[in-house]
Amino acid sequence: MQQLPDGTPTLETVARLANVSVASASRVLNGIKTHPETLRRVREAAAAVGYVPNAAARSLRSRRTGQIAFAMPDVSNPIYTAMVGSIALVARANGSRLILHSTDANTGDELSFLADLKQRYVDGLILCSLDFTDAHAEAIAASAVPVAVIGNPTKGAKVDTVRANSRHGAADAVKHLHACGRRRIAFLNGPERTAPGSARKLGYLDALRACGFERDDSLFEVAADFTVEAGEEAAARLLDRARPDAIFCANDLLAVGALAAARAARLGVPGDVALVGMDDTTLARVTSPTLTTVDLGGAERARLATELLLARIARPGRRPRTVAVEPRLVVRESSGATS
Amino acid sequence: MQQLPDGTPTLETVARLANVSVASASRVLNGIKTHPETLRRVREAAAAVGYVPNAAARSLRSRRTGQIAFAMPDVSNPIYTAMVGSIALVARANGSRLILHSTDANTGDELSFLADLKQRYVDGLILCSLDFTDAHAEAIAASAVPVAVIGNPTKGAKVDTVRANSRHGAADAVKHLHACGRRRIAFLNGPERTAPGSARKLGYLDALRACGFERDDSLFEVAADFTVEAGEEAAARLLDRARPDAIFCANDLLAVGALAAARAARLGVPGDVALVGMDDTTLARVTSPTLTTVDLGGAERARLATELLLARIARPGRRPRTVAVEPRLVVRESSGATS
DNA sequence: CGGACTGCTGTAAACGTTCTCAACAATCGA
DNA sequence: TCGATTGTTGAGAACGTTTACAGCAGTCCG
Repeated sequence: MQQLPDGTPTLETVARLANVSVASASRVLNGIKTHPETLRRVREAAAAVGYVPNAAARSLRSRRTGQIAFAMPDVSNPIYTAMVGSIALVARANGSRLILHSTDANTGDELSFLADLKQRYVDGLILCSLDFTDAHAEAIAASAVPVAVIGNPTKGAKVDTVRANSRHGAADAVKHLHACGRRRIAFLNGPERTAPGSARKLGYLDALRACGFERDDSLFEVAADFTVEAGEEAAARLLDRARPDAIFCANDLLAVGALAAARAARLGVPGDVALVGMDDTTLARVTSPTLTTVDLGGAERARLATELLLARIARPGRRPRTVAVEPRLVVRESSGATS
Repeated sequence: MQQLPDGTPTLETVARLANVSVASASRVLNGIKTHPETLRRVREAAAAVGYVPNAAARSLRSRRTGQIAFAMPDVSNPIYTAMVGSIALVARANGSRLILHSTDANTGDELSFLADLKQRYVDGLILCSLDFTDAHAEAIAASAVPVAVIGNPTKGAKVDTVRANSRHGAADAVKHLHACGRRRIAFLNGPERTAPGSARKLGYLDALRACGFERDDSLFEVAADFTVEAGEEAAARLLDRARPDAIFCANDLLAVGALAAARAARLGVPGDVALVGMDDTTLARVTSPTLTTVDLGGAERARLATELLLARIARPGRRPRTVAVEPRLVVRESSGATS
């Protein structure tokens, strides 16, 4: 009836002031054609009281929230913050808000987050998972809102997907090291049961074959995690054990860790040991030596995923699409390229 | 009435199945005491249909969204992602979702974001602004929801605030360089009209005085932005012009830029020129040499701000509080400390 | 001049919750 | 046996929108 105790103006406040019905007020504010006179009156009234529509009421009625969510494994990995930036850009152009969720790469958390979508506080989700299981596929199929995946869904999952070709990327990195004259090329991987872990391992093996190397398991090391600390530890073991002349690291954080380990072992980079990372994060430009790395197109993938998601939200019937982004080797100092 | 075409179960679906009223169903699901038998029936019905309450309806009615927002200048600066991580943690423990907004340090954007809060899609906002104006103070006073500020509000603004003492921090950094034997200590600042810019400059001047130095304007350089690129450019100018034996940089990104500039100028760090940054971001641990820096307690400040915000949301009448976090010098390699 | 349009408008019914209130049954004390 | 008390329930009114529908002027055509 009257002004709310709260003081926040509602559509009714505006309508009352403009001497029209709430319906008319609503129409004006949604740009539906009305008599110029009503239009003017409503506009003025709205401006006078500083009316802003209530998001909850609007979404309750229209079944749209204007929000999308991004669920990622780890806020502190710069590759994901790059993705966040990219998503935020597209979302904003679309007039959507962005909700962030960090899953700590925990499958259980990812699944319960998917279940939570039933609350419909969001119009769609971009899910970046390191380890996509059948349970994910089911949860997504049963999900209340559209989901776009960045990563590698299980075969046959009907989801909009953006994938990187990290197997190729890994192979390129190793071939590059070979071309730089390295002959004992080690591989510092992250957890192998993750999708990136297994794909990158395959790429490494592909390249070994292509270069005519024997497989040597002593050149193989696995870090507990895709982090700098784990990378440093694992690299230390590796350097101590196998004396490689190059290390291909499964991501930039591991590479930064390896750099520290090499320094601790008084090995020159790239002199004694060359290093290649993966992801082309902002870190790669600030280390010394700067880091040769493989750009898997993180920002680009995030952008594409967002666009796929928005397209599906607009047209839910749409056939799921999969797009791939090709890797690109970025040569900097750490690989000791002669050029 | 019947199952929605949508298929999503509502409270009515549950009530119908359990043979009770929606009111009873609601009570059960909100943990209000009911007859054990109804409780059981409702629980079972809810589980059977996989009921999840609708967020929009719930917030419309209860005037709570369970969401808080964080507005920050720049997603790609690791100090802010550290804050995001910290906020996400507290928010999650509180059962709140986190909305992210990047303002590009643009005052207009910050203000329009504040105005948007009238939509009430969020229970509160944590605002991190580099340049807090009177307009901000007004907008916050008129805001629809509580706001907590990380930074330096204008005097007299009645807002929950968490501030860093970056003036002290800056002075500590410079004194440290002096203690390391440096005598031509330059200052690489970011834009001076920002709060951090001006505070850090004051701190630098404080320290000069304390160490008994003359003020020398040639040791003074301002980068266009708090970024690596701007830092590198400005540092190059500085090194070329003034030959300092140390540079105190107003944040870690600038310091990383300075490191690159020094390298380009074939100056050893810390041998020829010592470097100190500010913020103690993750970057500081990965550069080579590792970066001496001043920890302004970013994560801690973010945590405190979130707690202040949540407390105010719970009790809006509460008197605004200001808490400060003291800086802490973190000595690493780049300052050439002899110890 | 009557009927069929056209152009706007207001009434009222959703959307899915929460919560006040009154109704009702059962228990108790006198 | 009756009134008061307690415990539990359902009807229904919010919350602030959007939108289907009907109504009511005018205009146009035959």
